[in-house]
Amino acid sequence: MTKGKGTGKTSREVLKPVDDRKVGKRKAASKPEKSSAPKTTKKDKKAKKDPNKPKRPPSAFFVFLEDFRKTFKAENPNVKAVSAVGKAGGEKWKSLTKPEKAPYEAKAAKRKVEYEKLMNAYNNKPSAADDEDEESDKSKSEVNNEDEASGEDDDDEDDD
DNA sequence: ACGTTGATTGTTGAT
DNA sequence: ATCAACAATCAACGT
Repeated sequence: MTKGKGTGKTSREVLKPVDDRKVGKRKAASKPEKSSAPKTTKKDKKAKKDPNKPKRPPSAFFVFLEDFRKTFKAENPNVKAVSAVGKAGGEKWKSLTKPEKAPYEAKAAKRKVEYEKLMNAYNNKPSAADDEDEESDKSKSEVNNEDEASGEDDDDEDDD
C-alpha cells in the first residue's frame, strides 16, 4: 500500500528514530574526534569561547528534580549514583499531575524568559572583541533588567 | 590529577 | 516540522 508518502506525511515513519534513553553520548566537554576535528586553519583561533554563553534554562523536570534531589538524598544519603535520582525523579515526575507540575512549569517558563534576555545579549555580541579583555568598569553593560516587576506576579515564593 | 560517564525528561536551536 | 544535543548532579572510574 502505498506507502505513499513521498513527501510528506508526517507519518510516524521516521518520527522517532531515537528511542533509546541514551542519547548516545552527548559530548561532554571536550572530546574532539580526530576525524572531524574542527579544522584548525592555519590560524588557530581559540575555540571561540563565548563570553556569555546562556545555558539552557532548566525545564520543569529539572526544576522539579532540584527539589526532588534534596528529598531523595534526604532519604537516601548513601546514594551515590546520579542516575538513581534521575530514575526515581523521572518516575515520580510522570506520576505528577498537571496541576502539580504547574508550579514547576511556571518557574521553568519564567526561566525561559530570562534566557531569551540572555540570548538577546548573546546575539548582540557573540564576541565582543578579538580578545576578551575589556569592560572593566563598563561591564555593567546595558543588559540590566529593569522590568522586573517582579515582585509577585504569579510566582509564589513561599519561604517561610 | 583531570576528564568523562551515567540517567532522567524537557526545551531550545538549527536544518 | 523534525532531529539532535544539551540542561544539573556528583561521585566513581579511566587514562
